[in-house]
Amino acid sequence: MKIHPIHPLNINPDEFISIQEKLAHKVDVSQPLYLHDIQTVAGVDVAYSSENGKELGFSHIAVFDLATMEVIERAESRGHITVPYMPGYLAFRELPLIIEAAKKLRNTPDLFLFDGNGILHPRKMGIATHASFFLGTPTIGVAKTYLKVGDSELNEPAQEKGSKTDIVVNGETIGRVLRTSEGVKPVYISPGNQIDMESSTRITLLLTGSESRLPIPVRVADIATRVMRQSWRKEYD
DNA sequence: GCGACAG
DNA sequence: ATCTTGTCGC
Repeated sequence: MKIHPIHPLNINPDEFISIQEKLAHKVDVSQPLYLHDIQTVAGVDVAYSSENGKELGFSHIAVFDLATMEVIERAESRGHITVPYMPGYLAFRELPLIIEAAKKLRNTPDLFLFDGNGILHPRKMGIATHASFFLGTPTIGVAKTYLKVGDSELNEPAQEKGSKTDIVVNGETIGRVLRTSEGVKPVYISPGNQIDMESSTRITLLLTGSESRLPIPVRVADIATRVMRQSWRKEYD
């Protein structure tokens, strides 16, 4: 697929905040995304391995045909991770590998789901949001744990599948605590870009099966990423 | 200085 | 995220 190089992928930490602030005002989470406009959905994830003080990253993108929910394409990339993990700046750490993998895709997915946040972020620039500018497609962020934004208070949704509570900051709903399966820990979702909160919620639920609290595309990418690491260690030792 | 803290 | 065995529960 075609990538939009809006800025270099290797940036000095000094510029992290200014880049996020610059892109933040271009974010659009006001438009609905309808199912009949979606043919393919991609799940993205990254796994790590520490080797002699260095960190190696493995990224995987799994593309699904929404109608059949079969994987129609996969793309991967592996490389050294240079940026340390800093809450609020995950994109600068993982995007280099993710974009490298995305470039290899023959298909251009209609939607990407990320392991991490969308606009549920101090500057509304979580990894899902940031990635959409490079991908040029709608994105959704699905996080397994909560990143506190502002003075938002968290309310636990009911136990039934589909139950949800809004995460409101300054009168604006920037995310939702969503129970994707009965009785399991909820996930924290938020639109990344080019899609609204309602569509993000509906699509996340549609893509979540009973085998995991995470939407299938993200879960499949997560598993694939561990397989990559496993086979790498096997031929390296 | 003291907590908070996506992956 | 990653390091890790058994074990409580449906």
